[in-house]
Amino acid sequence: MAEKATINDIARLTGLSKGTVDRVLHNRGEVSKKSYDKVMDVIRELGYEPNLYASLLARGEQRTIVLLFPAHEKGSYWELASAGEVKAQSALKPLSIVTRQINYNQYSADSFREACSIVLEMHPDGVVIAPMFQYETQVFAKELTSRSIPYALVDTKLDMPGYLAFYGIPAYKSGYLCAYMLSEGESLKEALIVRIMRDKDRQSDPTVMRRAGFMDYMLEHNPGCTIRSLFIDPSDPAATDDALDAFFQEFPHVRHIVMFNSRIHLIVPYLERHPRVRRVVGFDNLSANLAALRRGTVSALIAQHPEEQVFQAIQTLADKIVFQRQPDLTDNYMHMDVLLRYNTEDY
Amino acid sequence: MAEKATINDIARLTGLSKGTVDRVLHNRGEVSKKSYDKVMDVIRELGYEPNLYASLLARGEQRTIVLLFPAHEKGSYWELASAGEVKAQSALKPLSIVTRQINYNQYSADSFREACSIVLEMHPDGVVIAPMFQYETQVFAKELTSRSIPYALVDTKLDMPGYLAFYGIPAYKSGYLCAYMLSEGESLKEALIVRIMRDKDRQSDPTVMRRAGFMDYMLEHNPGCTIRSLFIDPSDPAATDDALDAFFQEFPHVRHIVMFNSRIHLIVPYLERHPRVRRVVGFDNLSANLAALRRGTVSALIAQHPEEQVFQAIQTLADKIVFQRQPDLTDNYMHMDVLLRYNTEDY
DNA sequence: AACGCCTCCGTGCCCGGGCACGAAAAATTT
DNA sequence: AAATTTTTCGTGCCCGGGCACGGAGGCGTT
Repeated sequence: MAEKATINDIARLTGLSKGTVDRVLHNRGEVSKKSYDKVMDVIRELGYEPNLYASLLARGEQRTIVLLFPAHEKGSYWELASAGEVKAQSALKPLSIVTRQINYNQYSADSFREACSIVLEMHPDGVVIAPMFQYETQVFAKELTSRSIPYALVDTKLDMPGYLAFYGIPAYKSGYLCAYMLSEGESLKEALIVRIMRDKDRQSDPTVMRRAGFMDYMLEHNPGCTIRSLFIDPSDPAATDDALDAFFQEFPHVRHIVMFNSRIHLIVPYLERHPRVRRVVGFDNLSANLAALRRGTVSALIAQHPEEQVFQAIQTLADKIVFQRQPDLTDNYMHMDVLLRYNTEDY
Repeated sequence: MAEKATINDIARLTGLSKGTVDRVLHNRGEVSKKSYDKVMDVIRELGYEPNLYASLLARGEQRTIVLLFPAHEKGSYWELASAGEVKAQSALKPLSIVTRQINYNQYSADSFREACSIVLEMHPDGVVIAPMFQYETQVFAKELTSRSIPYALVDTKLDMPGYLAFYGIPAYKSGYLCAYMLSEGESLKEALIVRIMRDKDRQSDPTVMRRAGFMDYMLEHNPGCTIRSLFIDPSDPAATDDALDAFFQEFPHVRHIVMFNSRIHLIVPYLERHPRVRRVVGFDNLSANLAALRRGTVSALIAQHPEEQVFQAIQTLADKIVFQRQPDLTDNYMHMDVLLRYNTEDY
C-alpha cells in the first residue's frame, strides 16, 4: 500500500504531461508560472521523491568530484585526509560518481592558482577545497559559483560566501582544549610552543586560531605562566635538535610543550634522547604521532578525523549533485577527539 | 570508451535473445546446455556486470532492515544508538530501504525470544542485533542464517559464527583506558566501582569485560589500590543517595569513582551535594553525562559513538542486500573517544 | 491576412534488465 | 506419420525518468 508516487502520477493529477513535470523538477524553465505552481503543489502533497534508480539509469553518465589538496608525503596530515577520499569512492561507485585529487604546494600561491585552472579544465561536478590562501581561494570560488559548480571546504574555514558546506573542527576551541590538557591538575610557570618556520609566511592557518585559544585559556587559568616560542625547520632534523638544545640550555625548567600543527613528531627524537619534560600535547593522529603517544613521549593528541571531514564533504557534494539536496548545515564543526596512551590502537 | 556490456550485447553476440541470456544469468533453467555455455563464454569474455540500477528499477520492491534493540527511554544509551537509525534512514531512502526497530526487555530472555519471532514474521532482508543473551541470540542467528537473512551485531560481540559484521568498541581495552584516566598522575590507594543491581543477572555484558580491563590496569600500575564495589538501584534515587552516604561513612577516604555502564549520571546529584571526590570517570555521551562533565562533576567520559556503530551496521547490511557486496572486515572496532570538559560541545 | 517568433507543452523513444506469454523446435507417444 | 508433450527460445511490455523534437497557441509585425 501507499505506493510511492511517480512522475506519471503527478502528470495525471495536474492534467499536464510528464515532460512538463520533469521540467519543473529540474528547474529547466519553459514552464508557465501557473503550471509550475500546480506541479509543485502536487509534489508537496504527495511527498514525491524521484526514483533514484530510474533517474540514474536514464542519465547514465559519470559525475566527477575533484579534491583540491596540498601535496603530501607518506605519513602526513593530508595523507590521512586522503583516506576519506578512498572511503567515499567505494561508497559513491554505485552512484556513478568518481573522485580525483589535484595537489598544490601549500607554500606557493602560484601553484595553487595553477592547480585551480587544472581543476576547471576537468569540468568537475563538484569540488572539495582544502584552502590555504584566502584571496586566491576567493577568486577560485567565485569562478566555481559562476559556473554553478558546488564546492565544499574542509579543514580551514575561510571567509568565503557561497560554499555548500564546511567540515572541520573549531580551531579556537581546540587550542583551548589543548591548554586544558597541558595544564590540568598542575599550575604552570612555563610552557613552550614549538612552531614551524615556514608557516609564518602563510596567509591563513588554523594554527593561529589554536594559538589564540590556547593563550586565552592560559590567561584565565594560569595567568602567571610564561609562554615561549621556538621555531624549527621541518626539513632539517639536526637543526631542530640544536634549536631544542639551545632552548633548554637557556630555559632548563620548561616541562610542558605544545605544537599546534600536526607535526609534534618532529621533536620526538630529541625528547626521547633527553627525557626532561612532563607533558607534551600535539595535534592529529599521524602514525608517527601515535607511535610517540604509545611510547609515552607524547602525552596527548587532539585528533580531528580529517578522513571523516573529507568523507562527509564528498558525501554532501554527491547529495547535492545527484539529488539536488541542500545540506541542513553549512558549517559542520566536527568533534575533536582526545587521544591518550591507551586509546590509540583502533586508529 | 570501453562502454560497459549490456544484456543486449550478449544476446547479439550469441545470436540468442535477451530473454535467454536473462534465464542464464539467473539460473532460471529452460535453457539448453549449448546455449547456456555459449552465453557463459561471452559473459566471461566481456566481463559482463549487470547494471544494478536497471535491475533494481525493474524489480522495484522495498527492502526492510530490522533493528533488534533493548527498549529504551529518553536520554538513555539506546536512544543515542537510535539516532544512527534515523541517520541511516535518510541515507537509505533513495535505495528503497526502510528500517524498523523492535525492542525487548534487556533483563528478560523471554522477551528477547518473543521479539525474535516478531522479527522473523516481518520477513526482513537484514537484521541488526544488539544482543544481551548469548544462547538466545545464537538460536536466533542460526534461524536467520537458515533463511539466508544477513545480520550484523552492534555493541556486544557474542561468540556467534556467521554474522556479516560487528561494530563496537573493544570492551576490555576501554576498561583499561578508564583506569588510566582515573589514576594517571597519582598513585591510588582506594577506588570505588559503582554498579547497577539488576545487571548482575544478565548473561552477557560488556561491563564485565570493562571491569576486567580496569582491574588489570590497576594491578599493573596501582597494585596497592583497594577497589570496592557498591550496587545501586537505578529506579530509586533516594536509595542511591543513601547507599552512597553509607558507603562514604564507612570509607571516607575514597576519592575516585568509576562506572562501567552509561549511567554515571545517576550518582551525579549526590556528588554535587557532597563534593568530596577527585576524579569520576564514566561511559557514554548521554546528555545527562555531558552536562555533568561540563559542570566538572564528572572528570571524563569514554564515548563509543553508538549512533555511528548503528549507522555503519545498517550501511553494511544495505550494501550486502542491494549490491551483494561483502564487507572488507567483519569485526570493526571503533574508536573510543575521551571526552573532557572542553571538548563536549560539538556532540 | 500572412508571416515570423516566443513561450509553453506533449509525444515518444531511450536507458538496461525482469518477466509473462506464447510460439517454435525437439522429443515422445500413438 | 500424425498427434501430443516437453524443452527451449523470442517477443514485447514494464519499471520511472531524462530529454530531444516538434507542435500548438499567443503575440507582434508588415
